[in-house]
Amino acid sequence: MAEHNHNICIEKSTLFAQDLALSKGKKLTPQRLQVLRILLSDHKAMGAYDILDKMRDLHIEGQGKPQPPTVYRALGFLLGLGLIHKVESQNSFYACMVDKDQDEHHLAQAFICDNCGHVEEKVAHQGAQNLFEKAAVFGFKIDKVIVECRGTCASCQAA
Amino acid sequence: MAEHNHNICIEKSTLFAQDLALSKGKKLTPQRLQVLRILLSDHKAMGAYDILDKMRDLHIEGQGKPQPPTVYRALGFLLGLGLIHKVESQNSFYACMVDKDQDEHHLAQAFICDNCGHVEEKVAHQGAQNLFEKAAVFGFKIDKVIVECRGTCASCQAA
DNA sequence: AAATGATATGTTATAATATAACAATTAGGA
DNA sequence: TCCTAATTGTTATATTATAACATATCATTT
Repeated sequence: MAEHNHNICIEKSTLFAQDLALSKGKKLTPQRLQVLRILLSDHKAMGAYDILDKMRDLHIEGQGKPQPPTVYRALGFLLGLGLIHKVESQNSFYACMVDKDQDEHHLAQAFICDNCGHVEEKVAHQGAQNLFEKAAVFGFKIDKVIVECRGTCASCQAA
Repeated sequence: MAEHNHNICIEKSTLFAQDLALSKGKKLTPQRLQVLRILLSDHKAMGAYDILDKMRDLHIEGQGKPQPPTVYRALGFLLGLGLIHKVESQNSFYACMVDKDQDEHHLAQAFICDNCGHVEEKVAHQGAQNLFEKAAVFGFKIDKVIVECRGTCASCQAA
């Protein structure tokens, strides 16, 4: 990820999220945006309660601290728009990082580093094709595909 | 699944499990076997607490009923031997159903019916190859791959 | 502006999934 | 037999997620 300007990445994703929400008649409210930006702040997968802790750190005095339903609602909203994904094998979440202008309904493949939590997201092309063909053989109708690779990223191997 | 004799399937899997455990110097104790057979009784994914309920139904009077660690220990043991797999996207477990004489360290692809819970397990061939090649491009070392297809099985579509 | 309805948020409680910690027991080898 | 390692029993608790209901916000119509 040498040529990755993360500030640009965050701003671009935020703008995209605003547009996408608007185009579906939904609102990217401050709380939802806050959760998105927490996830965007780093390309790492985070648990719901870690996100909740960050929201509590950032919260404004004089009002009650956010509770679990708050974060799960925001996560649900963002998942619904495809702005974030869940790592099913570790109950964590990360901001989607494929170029959504290109692949709106992509089949995500997540490569999760078990050492540092970094997630690299790629898009399935013929890998997905194989699965759909295989399913068709026994009449299975696929609604959703989950592909997760757990392992060690290049920089953690080097370290 | 027309030509599937399930009694033979269960006996064959049980014998295989005994041999596999022995060959690794482990013991397939009665409790572990019980959990395996509960999962083998049907090609469906079951939650840990559903399995626990079945163990409790079957338990012998005069001794305390099994507790969560009991079932999680047995599941851990069976997962370690590859005799069962976990459906990460729904926290459930199913008995491995590939021919293990052929593919001991297979990469499983699970097709889970969201209507009836039936799991069809297939083995990845070139699909997996693609993932490993893709990972190699950015220096990612894969330890474990999770592929889960959620959808509707043929018989639930017909019904 | 007031009334309405839909969406979003706050709050409390609890459900569902999983493991830590330690005690007791059992199974085999020295 | 004695010793050790593996297994099981038991209690408590951690972690992940949602139900249920009250309240608030916002846009639209009257």
